[in-house]
Amino acid sequence: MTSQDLPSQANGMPEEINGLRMTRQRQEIYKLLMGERSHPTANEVFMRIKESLPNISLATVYNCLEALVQHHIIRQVNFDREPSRYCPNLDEHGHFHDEATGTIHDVKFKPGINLTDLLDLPPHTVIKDVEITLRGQLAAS
Amino acid sequence: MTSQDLPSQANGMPEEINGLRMTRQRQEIYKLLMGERSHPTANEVFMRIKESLPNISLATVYNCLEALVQHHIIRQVNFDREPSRYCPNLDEHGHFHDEATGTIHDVKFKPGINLTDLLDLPPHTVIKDVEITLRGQLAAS
DNA sequence: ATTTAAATTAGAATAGTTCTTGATCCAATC
DNA sequence: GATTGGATCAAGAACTATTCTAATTTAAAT
Repeated sequence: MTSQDLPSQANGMPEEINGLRMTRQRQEIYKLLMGERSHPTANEVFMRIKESLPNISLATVYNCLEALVQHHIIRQVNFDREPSRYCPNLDEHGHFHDEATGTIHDVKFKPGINLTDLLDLPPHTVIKDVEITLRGQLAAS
Repeated sequence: MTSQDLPSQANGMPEEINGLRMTRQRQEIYKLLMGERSHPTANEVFMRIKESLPNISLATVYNCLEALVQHHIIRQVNFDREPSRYCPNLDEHGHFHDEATGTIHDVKFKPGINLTDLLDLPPHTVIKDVEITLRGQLAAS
């Protein structure tokens, strides 16, 4: 028996997540995002994923990321007009972009805070998605 | 005396706002934004501004919008990867995108709410800008 | 094994925005 | 009033992130 003959999911990864078939490419991209939580762009994912999948194409990276986003397995994060970034943290949270270093930090709400309670929304509003982004600097202490 | 001879600022518009010289193009774009608060895109501004400035170019619309944003006269609003929109409301507020109609509504905080107090920010963080966007629908009452 | 649908690839196409270059305008000086 | 210099503007080319297209490959189901 060669590695070719192994059942495709002998690695412990489930066949599907949220109804999305976890192909090799989707698995590897998801694993990469879970591993290093640096909020990479599609292109950064593309460059890093080549180590495990040398023949992958950028289009596939985009396809996989979109599929993962649409099945609520990861989140897409946008800062102004910069390239989209991808985040495996599904808890409700915002993103702080440190302009000094370019790094992005997840920002949680303090316990018990529900954003939509604090907003003066029009009546009968059904909110499907919220995005909170902050820009600034981590000052020297 | 023809209209050509009028001092350029005979219309009551100040010469400068926040250190930005208010040229004819910048004035007209700013007035347009103040007039109809529909959060237009650069291209929408371009199409509408032609009524008052038939020879303006799209590049100038972009230049003017960028200048106004950088001098904190208007705000740039981004929804995911859609074209940027522009908003003359400088008060701290978020934006609700009604997916049913495509319209965008300003959303204020309830009185006394300060967002950054509610977030678990890293220490020594200086926030320069916050963006809150909500996607959803205005349900039929 | 064959069939069928889904996924992948490579490259072309697209869209919003930015850049480049030359012309124009405006304010300050001569 | 003419001149100069820097800012602004116009037109179109260029750029970049992303999406689309068409052909190939893969995997699942028969």
